Amino acid sequence: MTSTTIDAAVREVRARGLRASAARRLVLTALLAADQPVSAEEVASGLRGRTAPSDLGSVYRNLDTLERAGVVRHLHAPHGPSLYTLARDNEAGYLSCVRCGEMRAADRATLAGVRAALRDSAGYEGAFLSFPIVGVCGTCRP
Amino acid sequence: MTSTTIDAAVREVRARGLRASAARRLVLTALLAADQPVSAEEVASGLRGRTAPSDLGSVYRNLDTLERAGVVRHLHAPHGPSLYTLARDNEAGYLSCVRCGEMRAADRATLAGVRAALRDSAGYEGAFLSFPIVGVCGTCRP
DNA sequence: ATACTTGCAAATGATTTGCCAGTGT
DNA sequence: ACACTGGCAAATCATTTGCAAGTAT
Repeated sequence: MTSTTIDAAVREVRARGLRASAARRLVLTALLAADQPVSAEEVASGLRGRTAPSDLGSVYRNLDTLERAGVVRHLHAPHGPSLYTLARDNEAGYLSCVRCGEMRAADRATLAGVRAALRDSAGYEGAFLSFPIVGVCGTCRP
Repeated sequence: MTSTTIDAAVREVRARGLRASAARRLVLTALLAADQPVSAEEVASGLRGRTAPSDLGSVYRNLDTLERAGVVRHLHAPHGPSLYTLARDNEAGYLSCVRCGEMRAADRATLAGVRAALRDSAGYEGAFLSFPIVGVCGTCRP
């Protein structure tokens, strides 16, 4: 995973038995260009001119296909549409602030304590890559 | 908060300057009858015959009004529609299992460790009453 | 050649909103 | 009385799906 160029991503995709169609490359290009998780709508719109626009329905279909292939991940934002990113293996989960709307990735070390406490107190294994921990971030909290 | 009879709930509502209309009582009755958080659709349908059915649009409006008044709370389920409950002060958050779909309330003691770890590791104050912690529960995890 | 994909449009599910008639206090 | 509400239908937002035409391998 964690391709950093379109060529690498295309190789990834083909290695998974999928075709590297124009529309598919477009989605990958947009996800590579984005520095944060983005919505299907944003991908289809072309990230405000930074990438080429394309059909929204196809974008949804490709995001889904790429996710099944393990190349893409999607996360449920507290408000608004789902957000998509390339699957990167140094991320373990996301944190989202209800106040400012920020969505940021957290690595394994940062989340370890939370995971442990959750397991100990409730027997749950957090699914933070798909469902961010929602709360109020340090800067929003006075 | 935490009314346990329609009469008490009606008093609550009036104390907040709202009218105790028939449709409003209906919503409260349904929430009192439900032993778990329920969707607006379920409330409008009458909890499969246990309460009287009513207009879905009005249910949404009333749930919203009652939430602003502090009588009701709604939480974002990982999949499907939002779920509503009466605001009870012994609850501190919810846990939801992605596998079996169970949504259960957790009290302050259960969540204390998670809250602390989250604050320490990321500076976040969890908003678990509105956004449940999502993961895989003990029974679903082999 | 042929199975995989696309683009477009219509369908779906959840929720909101406009509007005018009805009702609680 | 009069502002607050209700019911109903149409609108909106996010996402899915059907289908005929196009294309990667």
